[in-house]
Amino acid sequence: MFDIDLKSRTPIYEQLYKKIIELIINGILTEGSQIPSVRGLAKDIGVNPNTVSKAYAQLEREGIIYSLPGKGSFIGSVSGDSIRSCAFTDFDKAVRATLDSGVTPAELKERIDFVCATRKLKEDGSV
Amino acid sequence: MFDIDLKSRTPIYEQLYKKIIELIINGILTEGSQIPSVRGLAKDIGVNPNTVSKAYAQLEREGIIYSLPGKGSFIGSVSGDSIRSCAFTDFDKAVRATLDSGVTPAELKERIDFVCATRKLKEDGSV
DNA sequence: CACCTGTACTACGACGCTTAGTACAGTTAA
DNA sequence: TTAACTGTACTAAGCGTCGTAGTACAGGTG
Repeated sequence: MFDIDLKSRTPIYEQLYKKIIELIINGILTEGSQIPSVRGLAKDIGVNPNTVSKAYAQLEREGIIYSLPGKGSFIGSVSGDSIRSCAFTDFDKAVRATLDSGVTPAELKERIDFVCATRKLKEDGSV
Repeated sequence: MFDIDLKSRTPIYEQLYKKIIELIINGILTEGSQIPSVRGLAKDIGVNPNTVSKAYAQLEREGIIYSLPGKGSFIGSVSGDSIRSCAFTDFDKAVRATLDSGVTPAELKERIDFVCATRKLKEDGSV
């Protein structure tokens, strides 16, 4: 469920942060769902509890989860644009940067289809 | 011409790398154009020559520029998809990541319009 | 010859990510 | 109550990347 790439250049805590959001968007984690404990998840994926804690802290700061000392961490409000805007954060940045490079919005949309077409070749149907 | 943010979290050499590509796409730098010297540009933007050299080295590795020791560095072949694919590198990554989060391609295209609309409010008409 | 060009290399400091270890406070169930 | 869980906070250390500083070498130019 939490497939993290320990050797990636993107920080582990950031991967965890995005993974939780992904699981929420896909409806796997719903409002009120309890997520793994800091220590449990850390042991699971083989990282330090501090790293998991850092991801949870960021998620809580943005209202995506809430943590109760002694009880655990849970999914907060799923409605609204908070989740959505978090999912789009990196996308928005990339769009702005590419527009700065002189690429037109129409080209970006074409490119999305191109990326989709490229992806489908690699997928088996899982997820 | 080379407005670099020295305090950004994105490495300076990476900003320079993207800036050169941007200037090529916008037609400001054309095939055969000589670009600033390593030492000259470094002094210009107030960074170490090594940092500029690192950007140039990466650009040369990808065939975007060619460097002649003793003469200078020049824009290489502008045709083909090499420049284009470099400009789309980050965009493609972001698209894939966002698709992984469960967002649909249609939503991404909508989002592009949204980002464009948001940007226009901040622009004066230059570029 | 002097001065420019790119390239290569070492050494150092700054910063961020991660780990390790410890500690404290609240909850839960035996 | 006790034991085991929960989240949180803190310090210290290792490590890699980025950037700087300095030096050196080789080629081109006037």
